[in-house]
Amino acid sequence: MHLPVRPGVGPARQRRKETRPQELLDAALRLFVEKGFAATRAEEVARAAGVSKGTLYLYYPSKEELFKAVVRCNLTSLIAEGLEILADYRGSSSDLLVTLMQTWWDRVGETPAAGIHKIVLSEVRNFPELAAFYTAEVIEPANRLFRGAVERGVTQGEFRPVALDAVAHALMAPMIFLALHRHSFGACLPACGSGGMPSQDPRLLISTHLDLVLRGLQVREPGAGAGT
Amino acid sequence: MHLPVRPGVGPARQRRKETRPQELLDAALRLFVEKGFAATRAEEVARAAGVSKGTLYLYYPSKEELFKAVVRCNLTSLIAEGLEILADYRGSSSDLLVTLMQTWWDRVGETPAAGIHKIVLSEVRNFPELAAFYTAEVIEPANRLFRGAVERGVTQGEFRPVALDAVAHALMAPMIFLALHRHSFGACLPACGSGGMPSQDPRLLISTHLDLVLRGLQVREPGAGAGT
Amino acid sequence: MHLPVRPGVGPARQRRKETRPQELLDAALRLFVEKGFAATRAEEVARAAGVSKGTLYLYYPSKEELFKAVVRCNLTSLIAEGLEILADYRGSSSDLLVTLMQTWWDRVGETPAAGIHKIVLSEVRNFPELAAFYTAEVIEPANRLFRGAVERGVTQGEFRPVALDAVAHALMAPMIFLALHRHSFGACLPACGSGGMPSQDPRLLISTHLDLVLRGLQVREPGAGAGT
Amino acid sequence: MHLPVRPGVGPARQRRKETRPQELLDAALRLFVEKGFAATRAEEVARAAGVSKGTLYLYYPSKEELFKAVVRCNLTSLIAEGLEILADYRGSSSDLLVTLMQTWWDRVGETPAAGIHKIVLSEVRNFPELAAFYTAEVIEPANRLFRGAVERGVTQGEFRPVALDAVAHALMAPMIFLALHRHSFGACLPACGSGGMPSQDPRLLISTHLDLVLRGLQVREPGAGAGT
DNA sequence: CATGAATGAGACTTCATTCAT
DNA sequence: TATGAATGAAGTCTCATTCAT
Repeated sequence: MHLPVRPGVGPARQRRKETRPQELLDAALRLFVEKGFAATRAEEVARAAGVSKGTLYLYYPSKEELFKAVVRCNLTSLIAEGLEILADYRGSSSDLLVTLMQTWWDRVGETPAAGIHKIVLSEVRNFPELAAFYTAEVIEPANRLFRGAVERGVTQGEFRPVALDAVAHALMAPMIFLALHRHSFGACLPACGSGGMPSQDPRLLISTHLDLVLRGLQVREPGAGAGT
Repeated sequence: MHLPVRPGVGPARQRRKETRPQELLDAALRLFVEKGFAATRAEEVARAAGVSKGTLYLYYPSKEELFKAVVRCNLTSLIAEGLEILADYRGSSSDLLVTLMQTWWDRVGETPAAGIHKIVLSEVRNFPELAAFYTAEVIEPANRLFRGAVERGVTQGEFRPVALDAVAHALMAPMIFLALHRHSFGACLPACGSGGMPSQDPRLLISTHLDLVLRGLQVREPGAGAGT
Repeated sequence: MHLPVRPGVGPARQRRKETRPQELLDAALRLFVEKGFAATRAEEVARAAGVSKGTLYLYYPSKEELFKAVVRCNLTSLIAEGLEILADYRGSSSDLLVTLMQTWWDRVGETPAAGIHKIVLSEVRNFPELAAFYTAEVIEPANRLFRGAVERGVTQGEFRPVALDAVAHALMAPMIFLALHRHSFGACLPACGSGGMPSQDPRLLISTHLDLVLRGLQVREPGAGAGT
Repeated sequence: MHLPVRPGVGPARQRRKETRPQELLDAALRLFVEKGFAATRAEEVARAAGVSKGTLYLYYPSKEELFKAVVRCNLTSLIAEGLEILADYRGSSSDLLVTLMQTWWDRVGETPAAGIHKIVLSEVRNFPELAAFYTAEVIEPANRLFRGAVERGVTQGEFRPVALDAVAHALMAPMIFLALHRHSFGACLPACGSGGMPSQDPRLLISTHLDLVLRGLQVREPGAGAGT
């Protein structure tokens, strides 16, 4: 629908069909986390990946598809990994939970991928199809994973019987919440690493959280109760 | 943000004039929470408040300023909630925490106020001046509140000695996280009220979470140990 | 989806909500005929009507809708007029055909509206819904009109019995064809007014055409035949 | 446009090289007729001809040049048609006209060649250099041909004295118009083969048209008059 | 004060054209 | 020669903001 007059010539032109998609995805993740989906311009992503606007559209047909690709690429593999850990684990369920949490933090919490949850949280209402996709691909599997680990502990008599979903939520929430804040407030007030608490060490936060919850899950000796 | 009501000025239309700013802020809050800052059009806000586009700009010089006013305005009520909750409590510290959590959920989590946390989280990086502001006025006080309650329990010998900040974080995170999700996924997938876990009751989630954490905080009888 | 930095101020701003649509339609008709639908930029139309790009979209939601409005505005009224002439006519059917043809030429052929057929002819295949729309709104009614006039002559014994559709086509085609060429070749080679024939008078063309066809339609006296 | 076939050069792939230009032109003609010049993408043409985008530009330096080559190339065949038809005819002038019309319809109207008339009509104003060219090479010769046939009839006393140009126009217009419509509406509304009139047989249209015009051209016996 | 027509910067997306391989 | 990845000018459309009424 347009009749260009004289297209540009352009300087260095490299061909890297193999690596381009990942480079674009990395740039997109970083910018989407930093500025949000809507406030990130397609051209910014392209420039950040070292290509021109047109090249971006060569690989992803729209900004929205690019976003979905970012989600898919960064989170799908992690789910499988976690489920493998769960299936193969031989130690105590307490140790399993520690391992799972630690792994999540190392592989997601400390990487830009942790910012994805912030973007999704911010944008789902404008992309209803994304809600179903992300729930099915990320939230539900993650939930199954943690629920499964807690259930294992209950079955083996290591943990009290508890509401599995609620415990899984209580386990994951502080960690995801921490990641959320590191990518919002944390990025503005450098001295403030956690959810508003200045200069906190995420490791301390996580280990304290785990210590707390694992104690709360322990089976008590008969006669030693602590009511709410 | 406070416009004293001059009594006896005129009829309905006149009275409207004095409530305009608040009506605009209410409409803006609702829409910003629902669609995000960028996806909300200035005209939509005006229409939702029952005025024309031009009128909006009579009260707020730009969409950005409107956004900041929304945050600032709802911030004061958020702070007020905190101060009210911080009543002089006399019971056990466990009961204090239960009360604080329950009150926060009823007064903030269930109300549109929780929505402003979502927008701030989504947009701070685009409005850095809000970060310090919001951290100092909302996040820190809330944190102090919960930290104080935990500290009270520790001091009185009711709780184990723990890392106060970390425990405060672990206490609040699942609840705020739940509130956050009710404004994102919760609005897309009706059957899914909690953080991705289908059909969960927030009350069950909160009580389970509290039960877990309070057990974890209890001082153990000698001889009953469960190491991490 | 965009965050403008500093919108322009703009010079003279006139408000003419009443006359704008027609001004835009006139400009659009002229440019579409001149350059074709695809090659005409929305902004060109706006500028030609003396308004900015945005104003065009205030009145017509898309370039395609603008085009359809052009068709509707310029041709719908003409159909009704023709049918009125047909219904009220009291003279001979030969005279009726002369009147209809003359009227069409004066009201369409000599005006920019004659160019519409050229645009539609060029663009229908890219706008399938336009085909149905234009056929139903313009082609079919026009056909009914001429077919009706011929049928009248046959019924009244003035014309021979003939294939009505085919005769209607033979009647209209040379005139529309002439209009087509005046807006294509005719606009490039000024000395060439008709379908490639230099310096022809459209009136002569039309009167010759009519003379020819009307003679061909006459009932012959018995015994005076002219075989093909 | 003529690439002599060097015999014994090589196998299939080699032979292809020599037919490339024609294959590209054929693909371009089809697509330009179908979608118009602007709406046809260079890559589409290349793919339709079985080559890559880059190869197209090896043969034609721009889309505009490709377009002009399409017109020029198909023009020569169009001219050839005319010359062939202009055979030395010996029968009556009525029969000559019937033969000319029938032949044109079979050799041009029914073939893709008619499509180039549609594109030229649609695009001349954007490519003015084609106007003189096409008029001189196609329109004028065709006009001369028909004018000559009519003149022959008049000279031989078979036809009334008439305005030759106008009659030639009236003769050709309905047929070309019909061909034009088959490439626009005809391709959208399958049931509608003619100029908007549903389900018409082109042969009936043409024979009715000829019958009408030939009767109109006949010399009348004295005493049998029918004024306009 | 209020309105809403008007503006134009700028967002997303397309595609003619180039050129390293 | 042939390819197709890469480019960037330009097109359509949106919407924050202005200002005459």
